[in-house]
Amino acid sequence: MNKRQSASRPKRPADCRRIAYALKKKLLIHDIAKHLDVSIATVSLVLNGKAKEKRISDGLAEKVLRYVEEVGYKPNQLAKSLRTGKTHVIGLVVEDIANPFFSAVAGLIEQKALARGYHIIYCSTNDDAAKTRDLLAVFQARHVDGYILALPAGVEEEVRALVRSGKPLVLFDRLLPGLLTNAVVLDGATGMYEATRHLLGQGFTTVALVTARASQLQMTARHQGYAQALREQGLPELVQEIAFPQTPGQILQQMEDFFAAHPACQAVIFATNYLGVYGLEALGRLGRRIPDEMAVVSFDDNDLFRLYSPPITVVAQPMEAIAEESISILLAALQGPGDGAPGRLVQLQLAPQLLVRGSSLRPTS
Amino acid sequence: MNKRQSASRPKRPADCRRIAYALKKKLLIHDIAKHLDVSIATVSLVLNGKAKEKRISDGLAEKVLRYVEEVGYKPNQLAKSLRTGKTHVIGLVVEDIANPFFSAVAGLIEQKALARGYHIIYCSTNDDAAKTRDLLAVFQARHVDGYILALPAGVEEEVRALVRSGKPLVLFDRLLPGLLTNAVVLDGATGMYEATRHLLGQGFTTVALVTARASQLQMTARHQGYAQALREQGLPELVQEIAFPQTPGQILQQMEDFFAAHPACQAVIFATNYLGVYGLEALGRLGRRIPDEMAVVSFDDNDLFRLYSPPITVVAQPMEAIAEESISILLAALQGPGDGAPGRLVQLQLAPQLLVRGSSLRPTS
DNA sequence: CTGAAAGCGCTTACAG
DNA sequence: CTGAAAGCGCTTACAG
Repeated sequence: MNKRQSASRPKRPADCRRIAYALKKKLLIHDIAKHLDVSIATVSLVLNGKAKEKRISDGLAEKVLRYVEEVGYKPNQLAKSLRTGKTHVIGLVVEDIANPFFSAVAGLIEQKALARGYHIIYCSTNDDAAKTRDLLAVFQARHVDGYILALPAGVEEEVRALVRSGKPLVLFDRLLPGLLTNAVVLDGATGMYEATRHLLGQGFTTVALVTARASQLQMTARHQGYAQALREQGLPELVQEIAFPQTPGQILQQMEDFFAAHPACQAVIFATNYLGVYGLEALGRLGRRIPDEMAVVSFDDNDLFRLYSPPITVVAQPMEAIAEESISILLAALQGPGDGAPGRLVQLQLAPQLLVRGSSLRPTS
Repeated sequence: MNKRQSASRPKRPADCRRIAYALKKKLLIHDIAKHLDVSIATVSLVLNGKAKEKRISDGLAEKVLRYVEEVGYKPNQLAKSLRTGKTHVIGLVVEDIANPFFSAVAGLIEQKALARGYHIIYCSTNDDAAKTRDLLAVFQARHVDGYILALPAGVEEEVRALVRSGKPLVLFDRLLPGLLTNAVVLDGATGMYEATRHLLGQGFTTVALVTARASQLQMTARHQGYAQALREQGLPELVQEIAFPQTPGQILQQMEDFFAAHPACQAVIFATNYLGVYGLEALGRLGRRIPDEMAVVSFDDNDLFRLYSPPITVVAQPMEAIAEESISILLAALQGPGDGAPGRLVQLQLAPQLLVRGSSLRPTS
């Protein structure tokens, strides 16, 4: 409210400043300059590391830095951003921050961004295109410097506009159909191919795939890997797609129905971590023993899969690498050519790792 | 770079604007006003819902809104924030976003904040006071409107300064010693007391507690609940504190050593979710059967505990309520009295829920 | 090195 | 309703 009052009494800026100071309010660059008896420009240039360039003596520069440190002056980032056009904020969009895969990657990205002086604003899309459109607009209005995005299908136009606007962005986890941008994705087809081959190699001949909404490109890649492995052996596919949004109860029911309807099914692959979690719960309810009565593989690793009894075989994603590459590519683009030049396009495909555990091994009976 | 060029050629603002427009750059309020042939003030007032107040005709207001919607004009939030002092951003500080408890609460807070027009900037402290000090300073420099904080010990002074600055804040998960602020915490003492009573009621007489760094206040509350339950029965405590930071391997080793050193121990309570996860892994390595050879209870619920075999008894936190109350209290303070008045202080203590599952039941042998 | 000034894009009294 | 203007707190040529 003080702020508002000072705005309504433009006649007495000096007074206001004195009051603000008395209330231990924010120091301004003006206060620093005044106290050191130097110009505002000098303080600003020193603070922005342009002392050498502007031939400010080392002594003065150091004096400024020391005083700034001493009184804990922090430039107002809003003003700075408004002036420079840079916010040092990165917009991170994930499907769901409560999903262990995304929260792990988000944590790593945050850590790496912070180490390079960038902050993260994040949002979950819940795979909802309309919500995502809003989010992207809000991020734009907040002038984030760049984007790291795992997007639902249906926002291609918005992303195209974003690219045209010149803001760097990196897609991760999934591409968008028909869109050529920086991206860090997993080679999910190969991961799934290997997982399927592994199960076939164990002697399971009826291998089911439980997958998510087909409109996500990373899901179709995983499906392809599965399909190819089966095709090579002349075996038929057995696919259940779980449509969202549904309640946990409905999802479990759908899974139970699926397993009940296919008693001959010997093995199942869950295409993503939460499907795996639901799947284990459904199999538990049905009383199916793993791997004797149903061999199991899931995409994504987590504590549950690692410590489950038996431990669950997984196609693990290199989350550290996903985070590191995403942020590196983005920051390279940010510090890169600039001048509206399109710059270098980087599309990375990382290799998943099949971690074979007890859940997928043929019982030696 | 275009921006920078326009800044260096202040003589030709009109030109720059035309160029910007041609490049499909951001629309400005000036462009809207010009096109509609109304004043900038009119557009601004309509957009800020002050049309009635300023007696702008409904027809004109609607015309403005329609055009703004049509061309997708979004005010520059940086400029708006600089002027109004409000950013509509909330700083969320958690111990570790990759911890399921925090990621779940963060997801809920994000969702609820968004529904009320606020965005979240978040950071993980990793329970590091120095890092946290930096984070708080950065959040201040970014002028967040308010804070939701789960803090490590050792930043009391900074928080006190924050409170004095008049920015609303809500602590959650844990209080800070000697600090009276808005807070949403769990009644961990009662939760732990009930869990311990439950184990004693099952006939286990040697009940151990594995807890985390004692400097966190919520941990001491949990310890107290445990201690009281034992004291009432005249039983001794058996406590292992796991000090951080350590590698997973070291933590597991420490747990294994502890269990090996106390063969008489019949039951164990893990004071927080990640300790529970490590604990299950350690017990698994030692080949201890649950609950026959070791009854287990953990704080916090998650998929692993729910689906483990046997399912793990937990003291579950009401995460939905934690998120809802935290954001509600903060927003109430934000829209509250203002004028630097301290306003109402809210300290909430929520009740945990003991979910009894197989891991803590005396085997009926 | 300094000082004065413009400008980032808004909001908001103020006088009409 | 409008128009002109100040002001939020910075950065950065520019002329000295």
